[in-house]
Amino acid sequence: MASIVAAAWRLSGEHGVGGVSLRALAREVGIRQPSLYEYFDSKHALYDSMFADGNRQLLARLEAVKLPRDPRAAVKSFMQAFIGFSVEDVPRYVLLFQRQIPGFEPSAESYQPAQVFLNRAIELLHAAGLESQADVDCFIAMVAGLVDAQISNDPGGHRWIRHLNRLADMYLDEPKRRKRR
Amino acid sequence: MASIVAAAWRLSGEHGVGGVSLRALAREVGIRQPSLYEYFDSKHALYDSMFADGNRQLLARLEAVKLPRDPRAAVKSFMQAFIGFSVEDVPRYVLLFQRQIPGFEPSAESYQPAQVFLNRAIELLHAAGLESQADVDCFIAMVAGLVDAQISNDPGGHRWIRHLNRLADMYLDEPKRRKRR
DNA sequence: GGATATTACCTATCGATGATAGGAAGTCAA
DNA sequence: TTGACTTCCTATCATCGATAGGTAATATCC
Repeated sequence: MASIVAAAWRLSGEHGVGGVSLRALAREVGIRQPSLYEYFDSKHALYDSMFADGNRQLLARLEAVKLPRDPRAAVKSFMQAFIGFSVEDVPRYVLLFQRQIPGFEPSAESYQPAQVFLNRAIELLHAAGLESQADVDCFIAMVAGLVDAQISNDPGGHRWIRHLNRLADMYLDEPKRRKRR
Repeated sequence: MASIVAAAWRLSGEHGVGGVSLRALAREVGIRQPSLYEYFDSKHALYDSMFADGNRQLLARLEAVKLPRDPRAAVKSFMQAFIGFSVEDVPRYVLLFQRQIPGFEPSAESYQPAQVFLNRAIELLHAAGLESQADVDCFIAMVAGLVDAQISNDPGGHRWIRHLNRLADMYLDEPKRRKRR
């Protein structure tokens, strides 16, 4: 199963996540298309395995990052790592974070690592002074907006994502400014 | 052709943009599937017409908005109108602003109204004091981030988009703060 | 050790999809 | 009246995900 998922990632790199056909995938691993159904009940089940696999990759990546003591610097490191992960493999990002596969909903089980990742992000944002749900929502939407714009308009470049640190400071400072008034 | 596009939007509302099948579309307009090819060279050509149509709808909507004199208030009105337009018809937003249809690239001709819209936004942002390309990029990515988060996580709600005015102020104030240092 | 499941693969085929071939009417201008 | 063009059709194609049903090899149980 792991080798099938790996082959599926390989094919995704060529034709996008949605462009993986079961026949091509079977050819890639040296079997016939119906034999894939021994391992996955459906194509969506394959996507679900890829989703879980991608999220595990993400967690592994983020756990390898040495976070600075300073909470604000920690947020920046964490988000930079996330952005790097997103940008380096577009099909993987598309499967994990865009709702692009028609009808695909990750199972609760596969979604769990994604939840762990999100909770870690929220935790760091709290430590850096973003306490309210609203502020956290905005910050995360900002990062997602940068990555989306980067991937769709300038893949391989850094026209949007290079502003993360500046914008992060702006968002993290905002509660203080709000208080001051 | 217009009635076919209208029927396609109707079907999009039920099964999403990607879920429109040519046979169902033909049935909707009272002809057989191959007859559609008299009007569109391919399914992507149909999407292209829908793309152009959606952008024309967007332009019409934004031109109907009375913009306040104050440049900052104008930016907010403009963006609020854009957000309202995006949120009220998800399939339309998906076709116009997400790269969700595999292999679909709007033609230069259909893209033109989209360009007009974007230029109008940039113009307003300039008038409100956002002069650099970088600042404009960030602002637009922020708005897109809000809409995306809203649509994918809380369709029909306002958990993200309600923060537009506050965030707009924050982004529009940032150049001043930067200067002050 | 032999009967019995289970696993891992196969060929053949299904229904739905977008797309094409080729033809039959109707309209319209020269 | 003829020839071009438009609009529609039926029939069919290749590809897609999915299912049916069969065949060996392997593992498990009495």
